[in-house]
Amino acid sequence: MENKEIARLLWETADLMEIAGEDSFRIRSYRNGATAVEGYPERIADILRDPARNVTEIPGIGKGLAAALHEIVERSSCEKRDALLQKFPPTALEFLKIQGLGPKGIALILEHYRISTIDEIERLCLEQKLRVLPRMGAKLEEKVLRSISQYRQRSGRYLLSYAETMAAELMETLRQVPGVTDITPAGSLRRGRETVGDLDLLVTGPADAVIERFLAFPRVEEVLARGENKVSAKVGREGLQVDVRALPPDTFGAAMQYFTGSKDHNVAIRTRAVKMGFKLSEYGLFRVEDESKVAGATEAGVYEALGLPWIPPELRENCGEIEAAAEGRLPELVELAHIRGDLHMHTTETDGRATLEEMAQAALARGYQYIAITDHSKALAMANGLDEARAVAFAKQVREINRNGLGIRVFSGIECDILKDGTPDLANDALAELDLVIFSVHSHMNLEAAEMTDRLLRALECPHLRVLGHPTGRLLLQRDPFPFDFDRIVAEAVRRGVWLEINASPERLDLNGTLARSARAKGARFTISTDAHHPQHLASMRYGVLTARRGWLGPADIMNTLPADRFAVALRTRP
DNA sequence: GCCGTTTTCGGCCCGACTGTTTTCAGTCG
Repeated sequence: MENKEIARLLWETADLMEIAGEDSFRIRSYRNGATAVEGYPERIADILRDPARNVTEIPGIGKGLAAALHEIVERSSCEKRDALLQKFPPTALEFLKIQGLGPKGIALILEHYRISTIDEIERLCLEQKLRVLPRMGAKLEEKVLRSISQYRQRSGRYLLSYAETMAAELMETLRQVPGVTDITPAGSLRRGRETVGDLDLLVTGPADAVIERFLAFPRVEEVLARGENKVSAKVGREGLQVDVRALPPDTFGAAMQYFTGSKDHNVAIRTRAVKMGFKLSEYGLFRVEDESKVAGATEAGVYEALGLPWIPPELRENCGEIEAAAEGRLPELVELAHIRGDLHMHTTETDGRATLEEMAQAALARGYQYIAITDHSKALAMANGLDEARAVAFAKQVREINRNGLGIRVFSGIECDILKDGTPDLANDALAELDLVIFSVHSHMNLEAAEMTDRLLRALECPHLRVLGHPTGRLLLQRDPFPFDFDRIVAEAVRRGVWLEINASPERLDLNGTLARSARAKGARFTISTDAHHPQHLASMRYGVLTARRGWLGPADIMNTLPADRFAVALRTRP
């Protein structure tokens, strides 16, 4: 069992304990344990098996959790979790995802009504049966109804990072089948969309063996369809639908083109093919007059035969990419290799999991020339945010580190909260001491658009502000972006030389591609940063790069593609 | 349940908001 899965079971147990109203500190220990397990560099299962080792050597794991870990690895559950699942339906965990209902509310509802589905909670709201319970009223019923409808809208989609990890696992398995030569994900995953509905895997090789191997994959939960060349199944606990297609090599390119989409892009490409006297399908590009095959083995070949250069998948949304390709003005897109530094990360000084030195080492290992350490400010009390004195003292530590020559340049910074009225959480003289100041909204996200716009405009007035962090505040599949006048904020940011962040955290990807493209058209510049709270999170950079590519951004648009010395100059330069 | 110790108990993060109350519990971040 992998650490991630173990951590998930601990999280679940903690959630159930919360519904059961258990001691909050005990619950926190479970959560701390889960985080420790998730981020641990070795496999917990291996440590447990090794008589010379003891899992209590992991900070956050004591005797109690060590016993739970043994049970979890042996039988995928532990006593505590079993007991709680006797008390509550497993769907209770699902209820926690409805905003407005917390553990206490759920416990109360379960105490009074025998229900087990979200549909039933919806019915209780519609029948006005929540308001009879203590501390519940009409407003809450309304809120829960709204949350349920939002919840339904997003269910059935998965984070890009989740789908990508699953794809990697499956590809690894399928690659072992003798005779398999090519294998690639298609669909929205290949286009780098922020969320993915289902996963398409294309394989060249012996169909029977490929399908057999796929179905033998331990995480296949339910087979939906099985044909000669194609198989469809729900995979993993979350039920992600995976379609695996086995293809002959001479159609691989056409199939990649077809299954990568998007649908709109394909319709436009096919229309172009028809006008040129061709017919394009997943089997190849054919001349209409004699049905002879013109292309199909490679994707580039298909595009070329249509008079186009190969179009990067991230652009295939029929948003001008075909015209641009035809006119030879496809943009040069930013690549992961262009990124020279990461400008947003946290450390143990606030809510990060690793020290300044450890983050710097991890960044160095990724080949970066520089990073900025940007811990939270004091308004984020739950994260132990920095006040002015601590922020300045921490900046001093950063300067020390640079003197010691880690081999990577570390800029001192802050992720300073934008308060409700638009003033920064920290005073100007403290901000002036720091190399890089990010401003972010973390609270009061339900303001009206006009008020939010004023708030952001006010924040932009601060002369020390350099980067607007995760500008729309969205959390994918969880929270919509807060409303504001985007164009106005971009115009003001451009005027003041404030860069816009593309937050690469897979839960955020904020700005998204569409907004980034529109901001670029207005002259905006960007940073791509991971908002890492753990060294492993630095790897999320690729999701940020994908998002930037979907926004048609090139290396010149991204400030952290600059070499360290030029970046340092840019930091000090204002328009 | 973990941790650290002035070491076997006591502390562990907390402020703001909301809707429900009529003084505050629950939720969120």
